[in-house]
Amino acid sequence: MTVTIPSQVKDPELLRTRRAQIVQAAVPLFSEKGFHKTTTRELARASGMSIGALYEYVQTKEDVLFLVCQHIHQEVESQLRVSLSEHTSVVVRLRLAIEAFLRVMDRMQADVLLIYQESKSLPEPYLKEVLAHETRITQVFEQLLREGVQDGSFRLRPGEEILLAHTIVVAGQMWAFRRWALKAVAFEDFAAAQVDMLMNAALPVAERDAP
Amino acid sequence: MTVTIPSQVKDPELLRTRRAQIVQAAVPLFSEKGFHKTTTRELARASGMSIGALYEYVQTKEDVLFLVCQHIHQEVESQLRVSLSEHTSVVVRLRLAIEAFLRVMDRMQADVLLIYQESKSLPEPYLKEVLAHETRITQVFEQLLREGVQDGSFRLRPGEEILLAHTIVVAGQMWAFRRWALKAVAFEDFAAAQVDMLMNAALPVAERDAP
Amino acid sequence: MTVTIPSQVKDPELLRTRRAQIVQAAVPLFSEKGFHKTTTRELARASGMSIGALYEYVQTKEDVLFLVCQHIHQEVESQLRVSLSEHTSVVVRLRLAIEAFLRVMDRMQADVLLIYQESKSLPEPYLKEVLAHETRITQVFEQLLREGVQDGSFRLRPGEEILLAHTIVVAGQMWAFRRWALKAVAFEDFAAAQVDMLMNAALPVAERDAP
Amino acid sequence: MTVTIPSQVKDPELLRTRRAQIVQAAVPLFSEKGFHKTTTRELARASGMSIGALYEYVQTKEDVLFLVCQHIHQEVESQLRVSLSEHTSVVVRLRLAIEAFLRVMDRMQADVLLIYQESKSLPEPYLKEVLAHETRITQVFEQLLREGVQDGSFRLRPGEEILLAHTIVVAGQMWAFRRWALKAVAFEDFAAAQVDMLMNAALPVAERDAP
DNA sequence: AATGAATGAGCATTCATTCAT
DNA sequence: CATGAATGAATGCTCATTCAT
Repeated sequence: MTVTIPSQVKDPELLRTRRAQIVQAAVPLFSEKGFHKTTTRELARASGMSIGALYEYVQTKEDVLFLVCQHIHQEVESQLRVSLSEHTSVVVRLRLAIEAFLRVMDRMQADVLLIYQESKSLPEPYLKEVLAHETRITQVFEQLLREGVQDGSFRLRPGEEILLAHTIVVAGQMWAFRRWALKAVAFEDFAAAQVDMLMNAALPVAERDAP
Repeated sequence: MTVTIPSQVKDPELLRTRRAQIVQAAVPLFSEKGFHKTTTRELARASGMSIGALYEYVQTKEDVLFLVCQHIHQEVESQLRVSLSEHTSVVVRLRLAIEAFLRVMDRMQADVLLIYQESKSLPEPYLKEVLAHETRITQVFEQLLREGVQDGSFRLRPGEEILLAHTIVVAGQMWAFRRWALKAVAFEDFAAAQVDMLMNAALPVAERDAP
Repeated sequence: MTVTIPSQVKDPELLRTRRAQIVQAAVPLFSEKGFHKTTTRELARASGMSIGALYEYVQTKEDVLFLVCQHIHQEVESQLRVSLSEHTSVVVRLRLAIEAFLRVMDRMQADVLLIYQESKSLPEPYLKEVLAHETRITQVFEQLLREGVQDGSFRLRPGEEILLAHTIVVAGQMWAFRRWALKAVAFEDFAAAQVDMLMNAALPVAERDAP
Repeated sequence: MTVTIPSQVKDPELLRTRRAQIVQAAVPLFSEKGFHKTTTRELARASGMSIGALYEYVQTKEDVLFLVCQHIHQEVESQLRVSLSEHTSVVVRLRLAIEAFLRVMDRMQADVLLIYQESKSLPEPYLKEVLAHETRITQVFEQLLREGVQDGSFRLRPGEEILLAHTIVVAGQMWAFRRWALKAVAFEDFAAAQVDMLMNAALPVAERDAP
């Protein structure tokens, strides 16, 4: 929100496209080799520019990591928001949101993993911003839960909306960072089980579904 | 299966104590600065030995990381196993196991986080071993679920035991890696909510509890 | 003898004013940060032109340093020459010249220091020219001494005119490069002492003044 | 006095000899190419060690410059002090001190020049220390002047001791940094002229000597 | 076994200069 | 003439690992 990476380059259009190039090139590199083992030279080469050019659009290697995290979060958030339905029932809306989120996690496995494993290399202000974005995504669910509690659709202990919202997000991300253990599980089965569990955690006993 | 780190040193007792020293010193360093930003010199100094000595007990810096992960996992596993009850009801035994595991996660927050953030720096064979250990821990829950399904205490879709076991573990670890977001939540509230949600995911409808 | 810096630009008037801009901007930068730590980008920005434009009026960064040295020397020389009196007595004329020179040194402290500290970064031909200019300034005093020796006003060992002329110049410059040590000394006291010492070095014993 | 450069190396004897090696190698390099144009790799090679080794004895390139300046000043100071006579007359002692100092300046021309041209590249605390050392050298003359004033051998305006001491030092250093202009002058002539001028600046009229 | 000095490949970053527009 | 994006060689410095003692 507040953090902006300075650049020598004046043309904002060019700045946007070049940084997009850099992010495009950096994601697979960071994903495969990790942030520390990726060199700026590799970054430059993969971005199709010279090191000098790279450093016109970015001030440090950490800036690239930040751009990458920001980009991934924006993608996740926008894909999640686009799928938010207009259905009148919060219950339905939450279920659809969770399902949509799980599908986003499925599609963006590698990227989610990247954020989990590399964000600790971010300088403080960047990290703060990245966590703020993560919070923003969580708040989508928190908001739905809060609505449902207010109209009586959901029954939660006071203040539990935040905790459950985070549980939802983590339950989705788990598909990415437990990939090695869940290779035998079909996404549809994973999704069905998580949706059930999470919805039941919000619904009053009477409304719960069983498999 | 079990990877063993070679050493120049013959005396196995000495080997054990010195490596314990190294692990002891490495955990806080890796936790605070991360694996890559910790130097071998810092490692040696914090271990109370010279670099030369350090390299008598270890062959690479990655070895230290592996020792650390191994140590943490052993600690988690032993603490978890020690708390497994002899109660006749699987339902009770699972609930107690989950509660015990959550408490371990609470106690070992920093260490859990360390494994999450640094294990990708492990060389392939080490990583495999670490994941195997993680699996072993998960299997504690998988086993309980399987028992419960067999005696009719739990009702799960076929093959869902693995998935739910991982969900339990992740739900616990989340207390460590979502610390930044859950600072306002009391551990007891967190534990109560997770236990309810996870038990309800295993129990047949009739047996479920509501808050 | 006179080194000329080539330029792409045809209009000599424009060339002059733009180079003046550059010198104007460069003096404080070189003074504060030194030649090596001043970047061409800073030079361009401070000159109010683009790097591209800068390089139309100059061929290398060293060119700028040369222009700066040249400008400072011209300033020193012209201020010195302007103050040369028409008095009939060489003794009076030398004393006035020394006093004038010391005042110039006082006014141009920072610039004198700049030449002392940075001129060794000049490429050979430029350095030669700068030293030639320094010589030209020294010759003002050498000439006066020679006149005085010829008409018997001064008494010097054969060939000592050059040495004493340099001593005069250095005694003045010292006000600039010993600034850090002479902060407590008032300029008037400094000037009085130096003039006395230097004049007495030229005058025959009988004519000497004591404080 | 206060500034000490840290080192990884523990053996103080080794530290001393290796740093001496570095200084030995650095002086001609800095003298010829200047501080900025000398690379750490050149420094290492000329010192007969690897870059890694160099950086065990020094923390930055600036440290080397500081060591060099320190070494030169120590040399100047010790050579000056060693030549201070025990003669009963301050007048004689000052004259001998000036002569000795001029001879030191003659022997150490290149080194004196080095300090003049490169010390501005020193980080603040180092620069301060170097100037303090320069002051210490100046105080040798200041002290003699003060003694002479007290016993009536010298006659100076109040407070002029400091100024004249600096003038003496600069008059000597000038032999180094005006080398290019004084090539035709014999050292003995230079020395004779400066000693006369400087002594006469301190002596009361009656005692003055004429060439 | 222990020490710690030595090695040097490797890295992030800078900056004078060029050149297409 | 002016602009400013692009280039890439060069630089200071780090750090895992080795090895003579």
